[in-house]
Amino acid sequence: MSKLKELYPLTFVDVALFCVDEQGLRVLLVQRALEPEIGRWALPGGILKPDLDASLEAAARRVLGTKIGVDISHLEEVRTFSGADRDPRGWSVAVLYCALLPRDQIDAVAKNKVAAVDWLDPFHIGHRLAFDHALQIEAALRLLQNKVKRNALPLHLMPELFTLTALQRTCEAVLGRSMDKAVFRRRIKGSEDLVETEEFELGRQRPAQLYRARSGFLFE
Amino acid sequence: MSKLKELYPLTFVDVALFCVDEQGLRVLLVQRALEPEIGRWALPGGILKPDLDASLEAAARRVLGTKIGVDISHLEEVRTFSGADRDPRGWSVAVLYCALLPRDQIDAVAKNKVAAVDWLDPFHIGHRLAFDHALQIEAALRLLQNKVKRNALPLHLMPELFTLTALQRTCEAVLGRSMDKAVFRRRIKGSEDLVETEEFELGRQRPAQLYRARSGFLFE
DNA sequence: AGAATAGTGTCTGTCAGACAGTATCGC
DNA sequence: GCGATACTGTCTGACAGACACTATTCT
Repeated sequence: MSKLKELYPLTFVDVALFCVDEQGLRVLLVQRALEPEIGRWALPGGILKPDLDASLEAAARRVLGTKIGVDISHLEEVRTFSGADRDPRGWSVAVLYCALLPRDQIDAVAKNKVAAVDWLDPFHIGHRLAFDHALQIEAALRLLQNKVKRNALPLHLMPELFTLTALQRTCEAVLGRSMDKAVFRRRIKGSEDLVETEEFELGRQRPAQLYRARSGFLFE
Repeated sequence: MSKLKELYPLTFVDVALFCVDEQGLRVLLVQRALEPEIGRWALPGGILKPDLDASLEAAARRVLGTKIGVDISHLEEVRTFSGADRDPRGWSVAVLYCALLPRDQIDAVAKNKVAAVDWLDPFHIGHRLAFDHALQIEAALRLLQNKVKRNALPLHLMPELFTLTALQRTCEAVLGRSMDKAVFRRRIKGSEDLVETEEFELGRQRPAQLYRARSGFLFE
Protein backbone atom coordinates (compact mmCIF):
# COMPACT_ATOMS: atom_id res chain seq x y z
CA MET A 1 0.00 0.00 0.00
CA SER A 2 2.86 2.37 0.67
CA LYS A 3 4.12 1.52 -2.79
CA LEU A 4 0.76 2.55 -4.16
CA LYS A 5 1.05 6.00 -2.67
CA GLU A 6 4.22 6.54 -4.62
CA LEU A 7 2.42 5.86 -7.86
CA TYR A 8 -1.04 7.29 -7.40
CA PRO A 9 -1.91 10.55 -5.73
CA LEU A 10 -4.97 10.83 -3.55
CA THR A 11 -7.48 12.96 -5.39
CA PHE A 12 -9.88 15.21 -3.51
CA VAL A 13 -12.51 17.72 -4.47
CA ASP A 14 -13.21 20.65 -2.15
CA VAL A 15 -15.98 23.21 -2.44
CA ALA A 16 -16.09 26.82 -1.29
CA LEU A 17 -19.83 27.45 -0.96
CA PHE A 18 -20.65 31.13 -0.54
CA CYS A 19 -23.82 32.91 0.46
CA VAL A 20 -24.78 36.37 1.67
CA ASP A 21 -26.69 36.93 4.90
CA GLU A 22 -27.39 39.99 7.04
CA GLN A 23 -23.76 40.04 8.17
CA GLY A 24 -22.36 39.99 4.64
CA LEU A 25 -20.54 37.35 2.64
CA ARG A 26 -20.26 33.92 4.21
CA VAL A 27 -18.49 30.70 3.37
CA LEU A 28 -19.62 27.27 4.55
CA LEU A 29 -17.25 25.32 6.74
CA VAL A 30 -17.68 21.89 8.30
CA GLN A 31 -16.05 20.53 11.40
CA ARG A 32 -14.13 17.36 10.64
CA ALA A 33 -15.45 14.25 12.39
CA LEU A 34 -12.53 11.99 11.43
CA GLU A 35 -8.76 11.94 11.41
CA PRO A 36 -6.72 13.56 10.09
CA GLU A 37 -7.25 17.07 11.42
CA ILE A 38 -10.16 15.84 13.53
CA GLY A 39 -12.13 18.65 15.08
CA ARG A 40 -10.67 21.26 12.76
CA TRP A 41 -12.85 23.33 10.50
CA ALA A 42 -12.52 22.72 6.78
CA LEU A 43 -14.19 23.27 3.47
CA PRO A 44 -16.62 20.50 2.58
CA GLY A 45 -14.77 18.02 0.41
CA GLY A 46 -14.18 14.39 -0.26
CA ILE A 47 -12.30 11.79 -2.17
CA LEU A 48 -12.90 11.40 -5.87
CA LYS A 49 -14.63 8.09 -6.59
CA PRO A 50 -14.09 7.11 -10.21
CA ASP A 51 -16.71 4.39 -9.94
CA LEU A 52 -19.33 6.92 -8.86
CA ASP A 53 -18.30 10.18 -10.46
CA ALA A 54 -18.53 11.09 -14.12
CA SER A 55 -16.03 13.93 -13.66
CA LEU A 56 -14.34 16.00 -10.98
CA GLU A 57 -17.18 18.48 -11.13
CA ALA A 58 -19.68 15.67 -10.66
CA ALA A 59 -17.66 14.54 -7.66
CA ALA A 60 -17.89 18.00 -6.16
CA ARG A 61 -21.63 17.98 -6.70
CA ARG A 62 -21.93 14.56 -5.06
CA VAL A 63 -19.92 15.72 -2.05
CA LEU A 64 -22.17 18.74 -1.58
CA GLY A 65 -25.22 16.50 -1.73
CA THR A 66 -24.04 13.83 0.69
CA LYS A 67 -22.20 15.99 3.21
CA ILE A 68 -24.50 18.96 3.54
CA GLY A 69 -27.60 18.04 1.57
CA VAL A 70 -27.61 20.85 -0.94
CA ASP A 71 -27.96 20.54 -4.70
CA ILE A 72 -26.02 23.21 -6.55
CA SER A 73 -26.28 23.54 -10.29
CA HIS A 74 -23.58 26.11 -10.77
CA LEU A 75 -20.05 24.96 -9.94
CA GLU A 76 -16.89 26.58 -11.18
CA GLU A 77 -13.38 25.24 -10.93
CA VAL A 78 -10.95 27.53 -9.14
CA ARG A 79 -7.64 25.71 -9.31
CA THR A 80 -5.75 22.70 -7.99
CA PHE A 81 -3.63 22.31 -4.88
CA SER A 82 -1.08 19.53 -4.84
CA GLY A 83 1.99 18.10 -3.17
CA ALA A 84 3.27 15.66 -0.62
CA ASP A 85 2.75 17.84 2.44
CA ARG A 86 -0.70 19.32 2.14
CA ASP A 87 -2.41 16.20 3.56
CA PRO A 88 -0.77 13.79 6.05
CA ARG A 89 -2.25 10.81 4.22
CA GLY A 90 0.20 11.26 1.38
CA TRP A 91 0.84 12.95 -1.94
CA SER A 92 -2.48 14.49 -2.90
CA VAL A 93 -4.28 16.60 -5.42
CA ALA A 94 -7.21 18.76 -4.37
CA VAL A 95 -9.37 20.38 -7.01
CA LEU A 96 -11.19 23.38 -5.60
CA TYR A 97 -14.64 24.41 -6.79
CA CYS A 98 -16.56 27.57 -6.05
CA ALA A 99 -20.35 27.57 -5.65
CA LEU A 100 -23.01 30.14 -4.76
CA LEU A 101 -26.15 29.55 -2.69
CA PRO A 102 -29.24 31.80 -2.98
CA ARG A 103 -29.79 33.79 0.17
CA ASP A 104 -33.26 32.35 0.68
CA GLN A 105 -31.84 28.82 0.80
CA ILE A 106 -29.26 29.42 3.49
CA ASP A 107 -31.17 27.30 5.98
CA ALA A 108 -31.38 24.35 3.59
CA VAL A 109 -27.97 23.14 4.69
CA ALA A 110 -28.10 19.86 6.59
CA LYS A 111 -25.29 18.27 8.49
CA ASN A 112 -25.00 14.74 7.23
CA LYS A 113 -21.75 12.96 8.01
CA VAL A 114 -20.03 15.93 9.60
CA ALA A 115 -19.76 17.05 13.21
CA ALA A 116 -21.06 20.55 12.58
CA VAL A 117 -21.50 23.13 9.87
CA ASP A 118 -21.30 26.90 10.09
CA TRP A 119 -21.27 29.97 7.91
CA LEU A 120 -18.20 32.13 8.52
CA ASP A 121 -16.89 35.45 7.29
CA PRO A 122 -14.36 34.55 4.57
CA PHE A 123 -12.51 37.82 5.14
CA HIS A 124 -11.83 36.97 8.80
CA ILE A 125 -11.89 33.28 9.51
CA GLY A 126 -11.66 32.89 13.27
CA HIS A 127 -10.40 29.31 13.23
CA ARG A 128 -7.19 27.68 12.18
CA LEU A 129 -8.35 25.57 9.27
CA ALA A 130 -7.48 22.03 8.24
CA PHE A 131 -4.94 21.31 5.48
CA ASP A 132 -4.41 24.23 3.07
CA HIS A 133 -8.02 25.31 3.25
CA ALA A 134 -7.23 28.87 4.34
CA LEU A 135 -5.32 29.22 1.07
CA GLN A 136 -8.20 27.63 -0.80
CA ILE A 137 -10.73 30.07 0.62
CA GLU A 138 -8.49 32.94 -0.36
CA ALA A 139 -8.25 31.65 -3.94
CA ALA A 140 -12.01 31.10 -4.24
CA LEU A 141 -12.75 34.51 -2.76
CA ARG A 142 -10.42 36.19 -5.20
CA LEU A 143 -12.05 34.41 -8.14
CA LEU A 144 -15.47 35.54 -6.96
CA GLN A 145 -14.33 39.11 -6.41
CA ASN A 146 -12.61 39.33 -9.77
CA LYS A 147 -15.78 38.26 -11.55
CA VAL A 148 -17.87 40.85 -9.76
CA LYS A 149 -15.25 43.50 -10.45
CA ARG A 150 -15.55 42.64 -14.13
CA ASN A 151 -19.26 43.43 -13.90
CA ALA A 152 -20.48 39.85 -13.66
CA LEU A 153 -23.69 39.74 -11.62
CA PRO A 154 -23.69 37.09 -8.85
CA LEU A 155 -27.34 36.29 -9.46
CA HIS A 156 -26.85 32.79 -8.06
CA LEU A 157 -26.66 34.46 -4.64
CA MET A 158 -30.07 36.11 -5.03
CA PRO A 159 -33.55 34.72 -4.35
CA GLU A 160 -36.09 34.30 -7.15
CA LEU A 161 -37.22 37.92 -6.91
CA PHE A 162 -35.03 40.72 -5.68
CA THR A 163 -34.68 44.50 -5.75
CA LEU A 164 -31.81 46.34 -7.36
CA THR A 165 -30.79 47.62 -3.95
CA ALA A 166 -30.59 44.03 -2.65
CA LEU A 167 -28.44 43.08 -5.62
CA GLN A 168 -26.18 46.03 -4.93
CA ARG A 169 -25.85 45.01 -1.26
CA THR A 170 -24.84 41.52 -2.42
CA CYS A 171 -22.15 42.85 -4.74
CA GLU A 172 -20.92 45.09 -1.95
CA ALA A 173 -20.75 42.11 0.39
CA VAL A 174 -18.62 40.23 -2.13
CA LEU A 175 -16.25 43.11 -2.77
CA GLY A 176 -16.15 44.31 0.81
CA ARG A 177 -16.75 47.93 -0.12
CA SER A 178 -19.73 50.15 -0.84
CA MET A 179 -20.70 51.37 -4.29
CA ASP A 180 -22.51 54.41 -5.66
CA LYS A 181 -26.15 53.65 -6.30
CA ALA A 182 -26.49 55.61 -9.54
CA VAL A 183 -23.28 54.15 -10.98
CA PHE A 184 -24.32 50.62 -10.06
CA ARG A 185 -27.73 50.94 -11.66
CA ARG A 186 -26.39 52.51 -14.82
CA ARG A 187 -23.92 49.68 -15.24
CA ILE A 188 -26.31 46.79 -14.74
CA LYS A 189 -29.17 48.29 -16.74
CA GLY A 190 -27.61 46.92 -19.90
CA SER A 191 -27.44 43.36 -18.60
CA GLU A 192 -29.37 40.77 -20.57
CA ASP A 193 -29.48 38.57 -17.49
CA LEU A 194 -31.66 40.98 -15.54
CA VAL A 195 -35.41 40.80 -16.15
CA GLU A 196 -37.78 43.47 -14.93
CA THR A 197 -41.04 42.29 -13.37
CA GLU A 198 -44.29 44.14 -12.71
CA GLU A 199 -44.10 43.36 -9.01
CA PHE A 200 -42.97 45.59 -6.20
CA GLU A 201 -41.59 44.97 -2.76
CA LEU A 202 -43.74 46.84 -0.25
CA GLY A 203 -42.31 48.18 2.97
CA ARG A 204 -42.30 51.23 5.12
CA GLN A 205 -41.24 53.45 2.24
CA ARG A 206 -41.58 53.83 -1.47
CA PRO A 207 -42.01 50.34 -2.97
CA ALA A 208 -39.04 48.94 -4.90
CA GLN A 209 -39.41 47.22 -8.25
CA LEU A 210 -38.60 43.51 -8.26
CA TYR A 211 -36.35 41.82 -10.78
CA ARG A 212 -35.57 38.23 -11.62
CA ALA A 213 -32.62 36.54 -13.28
CA ARG A 214 -33.08 35.51 -16.91
CA SER A 215 -33.54 31.77 -17.09
CA GLY A 216 -30.32 30.16 -18.15
CA PHE A 217 -28.21 33.14 -17.11
CA LEU A 218 -24.50 32.69 -16.60
CA PHE A 219 -22.24 34.22 -13.96
CA GLU A 220 -19.61 35.71 -16.23
CA MET B 1 -5.05 -3.91 -11.29
CA SER B 2 -8.51 -3.33 -12.70
CA LYS B 3 -9.68 -2.86 -9.12
CA LEU B 4 -7.07 -0.18 -8.74
CA LYS B 5 -8.44 1.79 -11.62
CA GLU B 6 -11.74 2.00 -9.86
CA LEU B 7 -10.12 3.61 -6.86
CA TYR B 8 -7.39 5.81 -8.27
CA PRO B 9 -7.61 7.98 -11.33
CA LEU B 10 -4.66 8.30 -13.66
CA THR B 11 -3.29 11.80 -13.26
CA PHE B 12 -1.72 13.63 -16.18
CA VAL B 13 -0.27 17.05 -16.74
CA ASP B 14 -0.49 18.59 -20.21
CA VAL B 15 1.12 21.82 -21.38
CA ALA B 16 0.02 24.22 -24.08
CA LEU B 17 3.28 25.96 -25.01
CA PHE B 18 2.74 29.03 -27.16
CA CYS B 19 5.11 31.17 -29.16
CA VAL B 20 4.85 33.76 -31.91
CA ASP B 21 6.71 33.42 -35.19
CA GLU B 22 6.46 35.17 -38.56
CA GLN B 23 3.18 33.36 -39.22
CA GLY B 24 1.57 34.44 -35.97
CA LEU B 25 0.66 32.57 -32.82
CA ARG B 26 1.80 28.94 -32.60
CA VAL B 27 1.26 26.08 -30.21
CA LEU B 28 3.66 23.20 -29.76
CA LEU B 29 2.39 19.73 -30.57
CA VAL B 30 4.18 16.38 -30.41
CA GLN B 31 3.46 13.26 -32.38
CA ARG B 32 2.76 10.35 -30.06
CA ALA B 33 5.28 7.50 -30.29
CA LEU B 34 3.28 5.06 -28.15
CA GLU B 35 -0.19 3.65 -27.75
CA PRO B 36 -2.80 4.83 -27.12
CA GLU B 37 -3.45 7.26 -29.95
CA ILE B 38 -0.10 6.35 -31.52
CA GLY B 39 0.85 8.62 -34.38
CA ARG B 40 -1.67 11.27 -33.41
CA TRP B 41 -0.62 14.79 -32.57
CA ALA B 42 -1.05 15.89 -28.98
CA LEU B 43 0.00 18.47 -26.46
CA PRO B 44 3.17 17.53 -24.62
CA GLY B 45 2.18 15.85 -21.39
CA GLY B 46 2.86 13.00 -19.07
CA ILE B 47 1.89 11.10 -15.99
CA LEU B 48 2.27 12.71 -12.61
CA LYS B 49 5.00 11.00 -10.60
CA PRO B 50 4.52 11.68 -6.91
CA ASP B 51 7.97 10.32 -6.14
CA LEU B 52 9.58 12.82 -8.51
CA ASP B 53 7.28 15.83 -8.51
CA ALA B 54 6.82 18.34 -5.72
CA SER B 55 3.52 19.52 -7.21
CA LEU B 56 1.44 19.33 -10.36
CA GLU B 57 3.16 22.43 -11.65
CA ALA B 58 6.54 20.86 -11.00
CA ALA B 59 5.36 17.82 -12.93
CA ALA B 60 4.45 20.02 -15.88
CA ARG B 61 7.87 21.60 -15.74
CA ARG B 62 9.55 18.19 -15.63
CA VAL B 63 7.55 17.00 -18.64
CA LEU B 64 8.57 20.04 -20.66
CA GLY B 65 12.18 19.41 -19.78
CA THR B 66 12.30 15.70 -20.57
CA LYS B 67 10.06 15.64 -23.63
CA ILE B 68 11.16 18.72 -25.50
CA GLY B 69 14.17 20.00 -23.61
CA VAL B 70 12.91 23.45 -22.71
CA ASP B 71 12.99 25.06 -19.27
CA ILE B 72 10.05 27.37 -18.69
CA SER B 73 9.82 29.47 -15.57
CA HIS B 74 6.33 30.77 -16.08
CA LEU B 75 3.56 28.17 -15.95
CA GLU B 76 -0.07 28.90 -15.32
CA GLU B 77 -2.82 26.43 -14.59
CA VAL B 78 -5.73 26.57 -17.01
CA ARG B 79 -8.16 23.95 -15.72
CA THR B 80 -8.68 20.24 -15.31
CA PHE B 81 -10.22 17.71 -17.68
CA SER B 82 -11.55 14.52 -16.19
CA GLY B 83 -13.73 11.48 -16.70
CA ALA B 84 -13.78 7.85 -17.71
CA ASP B 85 -13.82 8.40 -21.45
CA ARG B 86 -11.18 10.98 -22.19
CA ASP B 87 -8.35 8.42 -22.17
CA PRO B 88 -8.75 4.73 -23.10
CA ARG B 89 -6.46 3.71 -20.23
CA GLY B 90 -9.17 4.48 -17.72
CA TRP B 91 -10.67 7.15 -15.51
CA SER B 92 -8.25 10.05 -15.70
CA VAL B 93 -7.59 13.59 -14.62
CA ALA B 94 -5.56 15.91 -16.81
CA VAL B 95 -4.40 19.23 -15.44
CA LEU B 96 -3.67 21.66 -18.23
CA TYR B 97 -0.96 24.31 -17.98
CA CYS B 98 -0.26 27.22 -20.27
CA ALA B 99 3.28 28.41 -20.99
CA LEU B 100 4.89 31.04 -23.19
CA LEU B 101 8.20 30.75 -25.04
CA PRO B 102 10.21 33.83 -26.11
CA ARG B 103 10.30 34.19 -29.88
CA ASP B 104 14.09 34.07 -29.96
CA GLN B 105 14.07 30.63 -28.31
CA ILE B 106 11.72 28.93 -30.72
CA ASP B 107 14.48 26.77 -32.12
CA ALA B 108 15.53 25.56 -28.66
CA VAL B 109 12.90 22.82 -28.79
CA ALA B 110 14.42 19.34 -28.95
CA LYS B 111 12.57 16.13 -29.64
CA ASN B 112 13.48 13.75 -26.87
CA LYS B 113 11.18 10.77 -26.43
CA VAL B 114 8.65 11.83 -29.03
CA ALA B 115 8.33 10.97 -32.72
CA ALA B 116 8.18 14.58 -33.88
CA VAL B 117 7.39 18.07 -32.74
CA ASP B 118 5.85 20.93 -34.64
CA TRP B 119 4.52 24.42 -34.12
CA LEU B 120 0.95 24.77 -35.39
CA ASP B 121 -1.59 27.54 -35.71
CA PRO B 122 -3.88 27.15 -32.66
CA PHE B 123 -6.72 28.85 -34.51
CA HIS B 124 -6.68 26.24 -37.27
CA ILE B 125 -5.22 22.94 -36.20
CA GLY B 126 -4.95 20.81 -39.29
CA HIS B 127 -4.81 17.47 -37.51
CA ARG B 128 -7.28 15.45 -35.53
CA LEU B 129 -5.71 15.52 -32.10
CA ALA B 130 -5.33 12.83 -29.48
CA PHE B 131 -7.67 12.59 -26.46
CA ASP B 132 -9.45 15.87 -25.65
CA HIS B 133 -6.47 17.97 -26.63
CA ALA B 134 -8.41 20.04 -29.16
CA LEU B 135 -10.61 21.15 -26.27
CA GLN B 136 -7.55 21.79 -24.15
CA ILE B 137 -5.95 24.02 -26.77
CA GLU B 138 -9.16 25.99 -27.02
CA ALA B 139 -9.25 26.51 -23.25
CA ALA B 140 -5.60 27.57 -23.07
CA LEU B 141 -6.02 29.91 -26.02
CA ARG B 142 -9.03 31.55 -24.44
CA LEU B 143 -7.15 32.07 -21.18
CA LEU B 144 -4.28 33.68 -23.06
CA GLN B 145 -6.59 35.90 -25.08
CA ASN B 146 -8.57 37.01 -22.05
CA LYS B 147 -5.42 38.12 -20.29
CA VAL B 148 -4.25 40.14 -23.26
CA LYS B 149 -7.73 41.65 -23.63
CA ARG B 150 -7.47 42.78 -20.03
CA ASN B 151 -4.29 44.66 -20.94
CA ALA B 152 -1.83 42.09 -19.60
CA LEU B 153 1.35 42.23 -21.63
CA PRO B 154 2.59 38.81 -22.87
CA LEU B 155 6.21 39.78 -22.28
CA HIS B 156 7.17 36.12 -21.86
CA LEU B 157 6.68 35.82 -25.63
CA MET B 158 9.22 38.57 -26.34
CA PRO B 159 13.02 38.40 -26.63
CA GLU B 160 15.26 40.28 -24.22
CA LEU B 161 14.99 43.52 -26.19
CA PHE B 162 12.07 44.42 -28.38
CA THR B 163 10.37 47.37 -30.03
CA LEU B 164 6.88 48.56 -29.19
CA THR B 165 5.79 47.63 -32.69
CA ALA B 166 7.03 44.07 -32.16
CA LEU B 167 5.11 43.88 -28.89
CA GLN B 168 2.00 45.12 -30.67
CA ARG B 169 2.43 42.49 -33.39
CA THR B 170 2.65 39.84 -30.67
CA CYS B 171 -0.55 41.01 -29.00
CA GLU B 172 -2.25 41.08 -32.39
CA ALA B 173 -1.09 37.52 -33.06
CA VAL B 174 -2.62 36.39 -29.76
CA LEU B 175 -5.92 38.15 -30.32
CA GLY B 176 -6.12 37.43 -34.02
CA ARG B 177 -6.96 41.01 -34.93
CA SER B 178 -5.08 44.22 -35.59
CA MET B 179 -4.95 47.17 -33.21
CA ASP B 180 -4.51 50.92 -33.57
CA LYS B 181 -0.91 51.93 -32.98
CA ALA B 182 -1.64 55.13 -31.06
CA VAL B 183 -4.21 53.44 -28.83
CA PHE B 184 -1.87 50.55 -28.11
CA ARG B 185 1.02 52.79 -27.16
CA ARG B 186 -1.10 55.03 -24.98
CA ARG B 187 -2.39 52.04 -23.08
CA ILE B 188 0.93 50.34 -22.39
CA LYS B 189 2.83 53.54 -21.57
CA GLY B 190 1.58 53.31 -18.00
CA SER B 191 2.85 49.76 -17.48
CA GLU B 192 5.41 49.27 -14.75
CA ASP B 193 6.60 46.11 -16.45
CA LEU B 194 7.93 47.95 -19.48
CA VAL B 195 11.41 49.45 -19.20
CA GLU B 196 12.75 51.91 -21.75
CA THR B 197 16.36 51.41 -22.89
CA GLU B 198 18.77 53.77 -24.61
CA GLU B 199 19.22 51.36 -27.50
CA PHE B 200 17.62 51.46 -30.91
CA GLU B 201 16.88 48.87 -33.54
CA LEU B 202 18.41 49.98 -36.81
CA GLY B 203 16.87 49.05 -40.10
CA ARG B 204 15.94 50.46 -43.44
CA GLN B 205 13.91 53.25 -41.85
CA ARG B 206 13.74 55.39 -38.77
CA PRO B 207 15.29 53.44 -35.86
CA ALA B 208 12.90 52.13 -33.24
CA GLN B 209 13.55 52.43 -29.52
CA LEU B 210 14.12 49.14 -27.72
CA TYR B 211 12.42 48.13 -24.51
CA ARG B 212 12.92 45.32 -22.04
CA ALA B 213 10.65 43.66 -19.51
CA ARG B 214 11.10 44.67 -15.90
CA SER B 215 12.89 41.89 -14.05
CA GLY B 216 10.37 39.90 -12.05
CA PHE B 217 7.43 41.08 -14.15
CA LEU B 218 4.20 39.12 -14.06
CA PHE B 219 1.80 38.31 -16.89
CA GLU B 220 -1.37 39.58 -15.32
C1' DA C 1 13.06 63.85 -52.97
C1' DG C 2 10.58 59.68 -51.84
C1' DA C 3 9.59 55.40 -49.40
C1' DA C 4 9.04 53.39 -45.16
C1' DT C 5 8.46 53.01 -40.55
C1' DA C 6 8.53 55.37 -35.69
C1' DG C 7 6.05 58.01 -32.92
C1' DT C 8 2.46 61.96 -31.55
C1' DG C 9 -1.74 65.20 -31.44
C1' DT C 10 -6.42 65.63 -31.41
C1' DC C 11 -11.38 64.99 -31.94
C1' DT C 12 -15.25 62.36 -30.29
C1' DG C 13 -18.09 59.18 -27.89
C1' DT C 14 -18.59 56.41 -23.88
C1' DC C 15 -18.51 55.52 -19.28
C1' DA C 16 -17.17 55.72 -14.20
C1' DG C 17 -17.27 58.47 -10.04
C1' DA C 18 -19.41 61.92 -7.37
C1' DC C 19 -23.27 64.16 -5.82
C1' DA C 20 -27.46 66.44 -5.81
C1' DG C 21 -31.89 66.24 -7.13
C1' DT C 22 -36.85 64.27 -7.68
C1' DA C 23 -40.49 60.54 -6.73
C1' DT C 24 -43.37 57.83 -3.86
C1' DC C 25 -44.45 55.26 -0.15
C1' DG C 26 -45.91 54.89 5.45
C1' DC C 27 -47.00 57.54 9.30
C1' DG D 1 -45.70 67.54 6.39
C1' DC D 2 -41.78 64.36 7.53
C1' DG D 3 -38.76 60.52 7.34
C1' DA D 4 -37.13 57.06 4.54
C1' DT D 5 -36.00 54.80 0.64
C1' DA D 6 -36.38 54.36 -4.64
C1' DC D 7 -34.81 56.19 -8.57
C1' DT D 8 -32.81 59.88 -11.92
C1' DG D 9 -30.14 63.96 -13.87
C1' DT D 10 -25.90 66.05 -14.58
C1' DC D 11 -21.12 67.53 -14.22
C1' DT D 12 -16.39 66.06 -14.79
C1' DG D 13 -12.41 63.52 -15.78
C1' DA D 14 -10.37 59.37 -17.86
C1' DC D 15 -9.90 56.69 -21.61
C1' DA D 16 -10.78 54.04 -26.16
C1' DG D 17 -11.32 54.30 -31.13
C1' DA D 18 -10.32 56.60 -35.27
C1' DC D 19 -7.38 59.12 -38.02
C1' DA D 20 -4.32 62.49 -39.45
C1' DC D 21 -0.14 64.43 -38.53
C1' DT D 22 5.05 64.95 -37.66
C1' DA D 23 9.85 62.78 -37.23
C1' DT D 24 13.78 60.24 -38.74
C1' DT D 25 16.10 57.05 -41.15
C1' DC D 26 17.77 54.73 -45.85
C1' DT D 27 18.11 54.79 -50.82
